[in-house]
Amino acid sequence: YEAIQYFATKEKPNAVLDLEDIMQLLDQMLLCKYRTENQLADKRQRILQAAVQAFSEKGYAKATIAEIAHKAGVADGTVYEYFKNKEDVLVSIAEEHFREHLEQLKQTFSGNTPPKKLWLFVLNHFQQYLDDPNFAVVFLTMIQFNRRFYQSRAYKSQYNYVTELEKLIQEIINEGSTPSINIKVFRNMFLGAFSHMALRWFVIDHGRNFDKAGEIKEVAMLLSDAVSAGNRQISGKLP
Amino acid sequence: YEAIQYFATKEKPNAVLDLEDIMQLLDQMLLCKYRTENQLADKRQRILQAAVQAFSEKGYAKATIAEIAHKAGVADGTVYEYFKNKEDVLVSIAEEHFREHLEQLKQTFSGNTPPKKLWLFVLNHFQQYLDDPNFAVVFLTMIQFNRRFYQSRAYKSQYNYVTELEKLIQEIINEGSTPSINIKVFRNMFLGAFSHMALRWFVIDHGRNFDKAGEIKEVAMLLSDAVSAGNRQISGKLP
Amino acid sequence: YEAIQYFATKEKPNAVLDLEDIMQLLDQMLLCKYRTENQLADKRQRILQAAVQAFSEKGYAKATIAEIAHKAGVADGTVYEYFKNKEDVLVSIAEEHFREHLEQLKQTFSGNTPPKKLWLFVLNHFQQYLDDPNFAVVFLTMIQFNRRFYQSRAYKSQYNYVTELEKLIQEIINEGSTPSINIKVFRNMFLGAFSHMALRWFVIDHGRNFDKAGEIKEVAMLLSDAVSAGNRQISGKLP
Amino acid sequence: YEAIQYFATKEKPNAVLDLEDIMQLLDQMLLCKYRTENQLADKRQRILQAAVQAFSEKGYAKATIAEIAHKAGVADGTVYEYFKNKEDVLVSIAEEHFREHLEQLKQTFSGNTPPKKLWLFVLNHFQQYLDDPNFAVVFLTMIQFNRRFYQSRAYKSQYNYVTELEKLIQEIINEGSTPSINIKVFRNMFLGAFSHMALRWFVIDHGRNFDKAGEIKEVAMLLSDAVSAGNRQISGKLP
DNA sequence: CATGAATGAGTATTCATTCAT
DNA sequence: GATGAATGAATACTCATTCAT
Repeated sequence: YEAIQYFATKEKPNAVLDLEDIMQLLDQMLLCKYRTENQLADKRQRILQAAVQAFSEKGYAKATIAEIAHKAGVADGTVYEYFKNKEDVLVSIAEEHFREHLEQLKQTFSGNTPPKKLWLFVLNHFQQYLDDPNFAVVFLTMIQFNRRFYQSRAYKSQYNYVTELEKLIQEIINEGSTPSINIKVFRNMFLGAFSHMALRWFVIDHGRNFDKAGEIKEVAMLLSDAVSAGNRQISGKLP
Repeated sequence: YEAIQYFATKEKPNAVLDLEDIMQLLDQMLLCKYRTENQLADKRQRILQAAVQAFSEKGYAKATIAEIAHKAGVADGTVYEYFKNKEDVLVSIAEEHFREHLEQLKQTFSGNTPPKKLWLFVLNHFQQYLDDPNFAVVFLTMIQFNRRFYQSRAYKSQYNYVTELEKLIQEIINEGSTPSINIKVFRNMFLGAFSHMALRWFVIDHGRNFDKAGEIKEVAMLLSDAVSAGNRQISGKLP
Repeated sequence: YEAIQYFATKEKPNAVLDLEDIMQLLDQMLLCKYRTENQLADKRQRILQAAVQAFSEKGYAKATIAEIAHKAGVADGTVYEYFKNKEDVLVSIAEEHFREHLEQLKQTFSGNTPPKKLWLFVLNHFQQYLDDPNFAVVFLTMIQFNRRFYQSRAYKSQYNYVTELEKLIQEIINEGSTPSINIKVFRNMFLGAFSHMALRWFVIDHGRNFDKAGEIKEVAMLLSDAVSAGNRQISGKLP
Repeated sequence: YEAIQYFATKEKPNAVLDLEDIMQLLDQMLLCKYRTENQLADKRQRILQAAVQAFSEKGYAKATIAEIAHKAGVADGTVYEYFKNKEDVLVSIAEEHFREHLEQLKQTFSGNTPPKKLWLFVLNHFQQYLDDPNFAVVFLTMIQFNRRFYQSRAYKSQYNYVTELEKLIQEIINEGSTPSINIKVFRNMFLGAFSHMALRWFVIDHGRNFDKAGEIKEVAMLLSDAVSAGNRQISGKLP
């Protein structure tokens, strides 16, 4: 499992959280990882899964409803029983994903300190894309730049997710000594940097083998350094 | 001019390049800024300009060749005299843009030290999007995520552009004391962070007024801190 | 009540039937007017009523079975328990209507002379459309021009209705002195004229207020004049 | 030619216009009758002709654009070069028809007295439907009851046509002694009666052979009697 | 080079109808 | 009888692309 390889190479970051901590976080993650794998779930789920695959393979415009329906094992018309139209299928992919993802995330949060929670967030963020590269491609290339996504109800679930990140940073700032860091700028850097990495992994150089774990580590370090640099120590922690 | 406002508020970054330096760089930039403004240039140019506008307004799929041709003041068929097909129009936008942009950039480079050149690069990078938000939208949302772009000859010109950035960082590393920084990771952070900011400016919250200059400054600082943190000074400079 | 207004302004036609006669006829009509108002009759009735409304509002093609079923408070599938298909619903509207209408008509006929019966027929003919403009629209624009209507069993009930009119005219001719009038031509003029008036009332200038009673009177006069002109007196009466 | 048969059986109506007059009118009509029969006229014409046929055969809903295009010998897309959409094709049929028809009518009017002009109008009115039963069916069953027709620009040309009839009646009234006749009521009777006759000819009993000429004569007589009855002589003429 | 009329392949969407419950 | 989820056939319309002029 790719994620395993990643965590295996993960060193103690900044000497703040020691290895046991990390392993413990890791355990928490893995516990929740095996989602409702009952593939033959309800038709709605099957359609969404089929759509992720189809969109990822051919792009939004070239993937057809007929193809999605076929992959999902339903009739064309059935797609319209569950979704208003093709675009609704697209944005619903994100809605479902982030709702589910945030739910799981919050379970792993219980009983952890803010810095640990931030680490969990970061790890999970990478994880979600590594787990499902098709979703990564669909979200990064078709959904996040689609203006209608931001007008749809689906946006709410992604908004909640991002807000959770901001809340974490705020918590850390409050209890620490990093008054000057701009939360939104940091958030943009974090999300933007990762998007760009994933862009290369899954789109540009798709197929080539990257040391994804290594890159993730580097970025994490860089970000960590950024927030803690110039005597602006986030209570000695990261990222 | 937005850019002016930005530079006006720009402080001396990291006390390495003093204000005079910056102003001088600025002058260089502005000198080359007025591109071939002979609007009614050749038909090819007019088509590309029309396409940028049309794609930005309606998206790639919904913008039609007929509309682009009309905006450009040519007949539908004429578009096919200059471009192979619609997708070729799209990627040619990037080709033309980065070729031109890099050309100008190199002119401003002459006689400057690597750190200054890096600064010029960064400033120009922001500048190119602020100058032409339509291009920003088209490149960031339609071109960079289009797999065919990376197979087209158009990719070469963007590749050259990005390579220039990497070369600069390398030069600085060579003459400095930052042996450990991963160039590609830094590059991804820089490009990714900016993409994400631009995404919010031009797509998600399009229309709202942002303190773009302020955000740029913050990001530059954060990146600068990142590379110079932990005693890893990039020759003590930026970004 | 529109009909009241109409009859109130109705003068003695051709000085043949005096006012008392008319009022008496009117009374007879009103007696039978309140049809089976047990609105929540059987499902079949509810479906037909819903269909009349839906067809009238949106036209046959755009009205959907789902909508009709919803209006009728039944499930989609239930419609098919009572009707073979959508077209069957349409023509059944006419079947039901004319069967019921003729039934009532015959009740009012009992004990009246042919000329009085003809008057009753004419009055009732107008009345049925004024009472239910939705039916008027559906029959005049969707059913009467539908070739399949004339192949369906539903046609029989309308045929019976029209035949009744022809029988009346024949009776009058037989007992009178109008040997030359062509029954079918007269019938066509009568039905056609009224259809055209109703077309304007309910379709073309729908919503505008017409002096419907006045127009009816004029047409009745014109027709009456027509048949009695040139010394061809239909026993001196109408219409 | 059906029309010939009709005129052959036509007697002197009401002894007002003598046979010579009628024959003369007839000659005028026939002169203009052979319309632009250059079948391969422009594509627009071909499409309209194909549409009339297709709509008449299968009805508006069941006739497909593909079928119309095929009949017209053009590609599907070409239909949309000339018409906005399917409904536009439908209403354009009426627009074109009445524009052309009125044009021809006016040519035959020159130098005739109002009563003669009214006769010409009536004859031509019947003629246009007898000449092109497909148009008759399409107009009577699909266009005249389509609310959108009355909102389309196509309505204007039919409006002009009907207005011409009203103007004629008014002229006759003005110079005659028929102050009490209601023009619009008469118009409705005339148009309605004919529509109903045509309904039977072309829709209900389609295929059966009618004595159309005889029916037309009867109707004309009846209408003529109607307006001239009760001492209300339209200067002794008709109808 | 330029044109723009003509093309026709390609697809999202609708909705009458069915049938397992 | 009653349901309503599932079906899938059917089609108007778009628009990138071509080519005769």
